Amino acid sequence: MSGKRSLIRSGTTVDQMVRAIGDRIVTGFLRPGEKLDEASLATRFDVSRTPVREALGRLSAMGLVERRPNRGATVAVVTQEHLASMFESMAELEAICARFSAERMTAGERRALEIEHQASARLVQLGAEEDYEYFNTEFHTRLYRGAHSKHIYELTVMTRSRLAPFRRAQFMLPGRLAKSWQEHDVIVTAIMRGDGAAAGQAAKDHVSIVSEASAVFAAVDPMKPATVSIGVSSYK
Amino acid sequence: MSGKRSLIRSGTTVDQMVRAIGDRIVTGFLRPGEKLDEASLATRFDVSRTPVREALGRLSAMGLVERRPNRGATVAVVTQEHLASMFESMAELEAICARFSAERMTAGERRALEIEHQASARLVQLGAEEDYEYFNTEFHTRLYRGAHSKHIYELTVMTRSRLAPFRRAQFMLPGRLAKSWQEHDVIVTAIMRGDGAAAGQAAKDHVSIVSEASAVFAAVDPMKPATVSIGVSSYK
DNA sequence: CGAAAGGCAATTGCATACACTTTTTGCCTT
DNA sequence: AAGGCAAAAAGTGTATGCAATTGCCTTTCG
Repeated sequence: MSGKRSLIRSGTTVDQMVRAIGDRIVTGFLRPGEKLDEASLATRFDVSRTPVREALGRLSAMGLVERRPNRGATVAVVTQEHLASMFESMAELEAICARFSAERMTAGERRALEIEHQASARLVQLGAEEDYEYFNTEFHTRLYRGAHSKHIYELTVMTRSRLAPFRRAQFMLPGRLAKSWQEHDVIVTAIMRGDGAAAGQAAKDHVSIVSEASAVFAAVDPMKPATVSIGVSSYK
Repeated sequence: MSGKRSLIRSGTTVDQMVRAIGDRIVTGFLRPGEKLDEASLATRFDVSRTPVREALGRLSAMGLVERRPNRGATVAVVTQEHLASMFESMAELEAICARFSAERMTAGERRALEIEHQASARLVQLGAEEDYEYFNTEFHTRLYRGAHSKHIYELTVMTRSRLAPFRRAQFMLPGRLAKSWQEHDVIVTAIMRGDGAAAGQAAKDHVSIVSEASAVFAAVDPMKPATVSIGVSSYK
């Protein structure tokens, strides 16, 4: 089995597998609770079982798959409680990042944040959800970086990636785009005037609002994936 | 190579390797920056390279080792900045846990916390540092659990484990034991009266104090491990 | 007819073999 | 003598084969 490696991007084989499998989980192509057979994945992607195993290990560390000794791997099933816990953590982490950003961002970082934020206003008017999504991610990443704390950055990004599978349902509530921008605006304003407490509170509220909104779409029994997966909008 | 597996505890082989290598890193037997040769480790522990590789992967995910593609693994080198960042994160996380504990702990949890805390007072009088260390860990773990948020618990425990290698230097400052107990007392008191803000602030201060004290023992060039490893006292 | 025990198929875990990348070393050229 | 290039050695990445554990199915006994 030494044929061409299909369709995937560069990097070591394991990296490709992590991306490939991870994408399929994040995009819901692989459903929570679904069994991940090593041999099947190996033939599916035209590699041997070894990189598949290593990829599953990494995905397990990321929290995307669950692994039990001698019992194989399954797509991680997230209970409603755990999901709420992750959103809650996300809110706290974002609050910390925003607070630190307000206190520590350099002049350049503040300027860049403001410029990007203002630029995204146009996208709201246009209703360009796709593009706004990109700016939204950028915006939050700027907050994480602005905290100037590598470890908090790692924790935050990790938590965000764990929440990624539940950000699929992009059928956003009407008017959410504009509301999101306004919430961002509160955060930016607080950061610009160096008000850490206000920035933190605003960021926490920003995430919490989405979290609550998402709670409406309740958890579905993940062992019956035929019906529908958990629907949670991203925190825009 | 099918001889007996030496000295290590139960669990799958990879688990044993993770513990074995991880312990050697945490205890300083393997120094930061030291190269971890797969073949050497394999023969050293009388297993094949496969479980060694998987163990290194897990340790990498834990942040204990660093891995670069095609260039092997080394014991993670933690810069002074990153160390400070981790302590800072730890303070924030502990603050969150304490705040949530104050708001969410059940009556039973509060009682258990108080009882344990009062019991440890005796250890302070005796100057039993070893035993106090154990209670100290227990105490903090209670706070993490009391937050009733699985994800925050995970983040906190993870961060604590990452800081573990730097908690070795147990030459605690004189009087630190009593001071630590008093700081714990402030936290407990706040929690008992359900004052989340006060509990969070007290917990943050508690960690910060140790963090600042530890900053005195500055980082030593980790590439010259002959001298001395980074000395940081644990947050008692 | 139901339940428990034993065997069989399937799948994971570990070992070994092979391929490719990186690094070192030694020779040749300048 | 110094620098660079090339070849070999060392080490990581991947593939494959074998052993062991698990879960299911069958069979047998109560």
